[in-house]
Amino acid sequence: MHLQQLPSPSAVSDKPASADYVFTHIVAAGDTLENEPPLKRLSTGMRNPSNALDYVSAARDDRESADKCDLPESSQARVDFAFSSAMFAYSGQPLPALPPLSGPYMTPHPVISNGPYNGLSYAYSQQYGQTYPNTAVYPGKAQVYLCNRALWFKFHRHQTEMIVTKQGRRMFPFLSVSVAGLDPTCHYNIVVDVILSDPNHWRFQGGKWIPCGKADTNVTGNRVYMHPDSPNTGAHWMRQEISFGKLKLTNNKGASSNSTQMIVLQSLHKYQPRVHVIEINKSGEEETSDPDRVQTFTFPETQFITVTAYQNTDITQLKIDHNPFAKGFRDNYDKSYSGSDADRLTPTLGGSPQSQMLPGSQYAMTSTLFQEQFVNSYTKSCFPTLTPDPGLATSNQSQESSLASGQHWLVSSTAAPLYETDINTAALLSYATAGVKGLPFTGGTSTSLDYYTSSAGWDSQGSLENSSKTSSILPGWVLDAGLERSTRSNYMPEDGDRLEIDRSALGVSKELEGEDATDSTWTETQSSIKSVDSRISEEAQLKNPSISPVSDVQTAKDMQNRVKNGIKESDFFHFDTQT
DNA sequence: CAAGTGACATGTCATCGGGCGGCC
DNA sequence: GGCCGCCCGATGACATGTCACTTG
Repeated sequence: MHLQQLPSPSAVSDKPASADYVFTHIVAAGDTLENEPPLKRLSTGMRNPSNALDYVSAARDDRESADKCDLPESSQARVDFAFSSAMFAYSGQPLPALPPLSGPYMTPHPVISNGPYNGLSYAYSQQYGQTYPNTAVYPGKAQVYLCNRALWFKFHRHQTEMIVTKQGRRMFPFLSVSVAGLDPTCHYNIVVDVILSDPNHWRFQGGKWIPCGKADTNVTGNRVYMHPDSPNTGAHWMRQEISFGKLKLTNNKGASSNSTQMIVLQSLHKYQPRVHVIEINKSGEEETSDPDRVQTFTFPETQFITVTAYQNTDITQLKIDHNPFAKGFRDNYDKSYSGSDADRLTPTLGGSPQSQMLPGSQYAMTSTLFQEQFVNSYTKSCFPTLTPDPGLATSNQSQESSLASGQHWLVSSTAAPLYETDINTAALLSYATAGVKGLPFTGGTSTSLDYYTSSAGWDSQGSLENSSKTSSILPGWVLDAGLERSTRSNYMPEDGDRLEIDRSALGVSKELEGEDATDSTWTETQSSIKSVDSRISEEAQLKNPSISPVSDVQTAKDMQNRVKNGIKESDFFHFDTQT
């Protein structure tokens, strides 16, 4: 498995990847695009100020998560660092060659060669500092958004642990992503693999995870899990969340031969899952030899240590609290959750991966998950300000040394007067989280940003103060369907008054909030859904005759069902149907 | 002694079949 | 009356963390 060469911490330390840094450079990048002619509108969802509120809350929750971190400061730094980069979805890295993705999906454990994921995340953030030429949209460039990122963060700040058993154990949280930027008619495989994220063997001692010896990198076994819907069209993948809830982790090396559902890992090692989007050719085969057809996405917050029994009781409690299958272990379940299901912070009905994938029930999952993720965002009145440390290290050891020398990321709460500014920053960043899919790094230029920034869907007259900068650089993003819907329709605030306060703080009026700017789009599109899907199906069939178009027919049915259920297409990924 | 294994209690979820109502 | 679709409860498979025991 090849990993993209990333700048060393020292090489990039003069441009720390703090939220403010990213903010500044997004604006800078946007400025270069401001006067460019807009491309066709892809989605109108972001024009709705209430959406903006949701995204602000998302960002606030994320920052709060980092603020609440009770890890040692070195760990805190790691979380903050991941946070700052994770504000954006990650863009694919075309890989020159991917041994695990060809053939039998067997490989020795690779290790991220550039130290822990910090280097990765830093590199991602760094890319936002460049100026992007305004070029045409290339729908083949994928962008991936981690849907349940806030949940991952809750675990990540305690150092996520994943149980491995002989028979295989599901991951929790599991990977759930949204994809954008695919060619709706092309066929893709969506694949997850897991790689060692550092070269250490880990041990839990004194309430902390400490490196203990070298990792065993010679272990072989199935390292790759292909999504059961694969292969499928870009339209299919972009239409809904892609969940990997059935992915199982095992320490049984013999499991590779009899199960493609399981990934073989070693206990007490630190791993990093990755998502691969692989375009397949007309004969239905992956073209892993063509780097442009394989894109890899890494989410640092999904890193975990494998265990055979939980070590950190905080993790155990988080699992019990959030995994619906573990409800039986909630001692004070009746007391804690005596309210309605909607008041709960934990996923319930939608806990199964199926519920994420089935059109009818997918929102049960996204709603509960995103309730869970956003519910706390209204309970905090100020944000931490991320202060980057130029000397941030990328290994745990160096993090510790930097901590010892007083060099670490600082997290401080801002005073009330900064609130307004922070909201705008948070809003900007959260928009990026929700809509601006990451930028490809290869070649030093990007078309993805152009794709999103030039499509002019965001109403620059939006009610967010000081949003002119935002609107100039963040127009017409493809909205994450699950995010929007779950936050807008299913969010159940713990405290309605608090919500009101936050609305006013944002300058979002109730009238505007109730206004659904997507309706008009829906009206235009609604009647043509079937024909559009048919066209996609036909075109996909033409492009790839070896693959049955059944899924697309089913997709059309799904869409019709959604119409029946009153779900607007604009709640989903909206690709251009005018061409 | 730390790590791994398997049984266990509890809860979730998918599936199946019966009951019911609408339609031809 | 037959067919079909929908709803609902029963059931078994499966997922969960815990705990006692085994292993190295």
